[in-house]
Amino acid sequence: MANAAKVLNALGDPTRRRIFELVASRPRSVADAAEHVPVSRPAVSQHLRVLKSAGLVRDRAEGTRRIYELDQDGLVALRAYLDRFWDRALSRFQMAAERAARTAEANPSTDPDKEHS
Amino acid sequence: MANAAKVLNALGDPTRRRIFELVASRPRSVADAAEHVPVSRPAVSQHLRVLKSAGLVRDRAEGTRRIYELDQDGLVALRAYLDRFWDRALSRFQMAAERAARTAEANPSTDPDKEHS
DNA sequence: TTGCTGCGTTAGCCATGACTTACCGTTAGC
DNA sequence: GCTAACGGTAAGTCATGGCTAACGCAGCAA
Repeated sequence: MANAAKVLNALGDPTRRRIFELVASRPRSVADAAEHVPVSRPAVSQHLRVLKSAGLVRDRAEGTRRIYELDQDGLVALRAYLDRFWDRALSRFQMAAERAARTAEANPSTDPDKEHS
Repeated sequence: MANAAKVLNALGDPTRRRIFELVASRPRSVADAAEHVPVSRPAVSQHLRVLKSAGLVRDRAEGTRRIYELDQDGLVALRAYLDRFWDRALSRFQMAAERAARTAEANPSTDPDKEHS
């Protein structure tokens, strides 16, 4: 059961995000992932536990080692959360564009593409 | 300039996520947002600063108060990051679905359609 | 100008959580 | 059976950062 809050919390940590990207690139064991990250093996194990509970990775036993691989559930949950704001963002963008168009019409020297915070 | 790392870090905090959702629902002043969150007004101001630097909100001065509103840049960056894993996730999902189909064929009592987040 | 109001900033406290070391259970190979 | 390898768990330390209190500053009204 992946929810967006867990996913965002899980990917909020840089080390954990790096581990997720490693596992996403191809299935890996804990030791394998630990080799590519500047933290200890238990730390990687703990991060993978968080990623798993967020629905971002799955694990399967393979002999004495556990292989972690990408799980799509977390990504689906995050995308669903994102879509909640998508329409609003687009409509605001459209309104802003219309405002900018009117402004440009009234004052052609102002280039709306040049505006930045 | 919004990058995915900043966005994920910004939305990783529950309070900050709540504030972002408030601002996304409609433009608000700092005090307005603070009324709907169990933290002080300065805390909200700091959170909004982080959200702004992540490209999730914009602010504009309106007399003595600042109005914060949704900014789509952060959402775009996050979606781009998400899409990096999307194809991989889909292909894995497809492989998993095929595995599940074979499993269901061997053991019909397991209904894959019943899985929900 | 003087007073009031709303925001931002700073300093400092404190809790969350990330990390390491040490230990234990499990599995494969001898 | 014994041993080695791998991974998860527990306990403890420490740093990151979220929060509050106090202060400073700008804009509006009288």
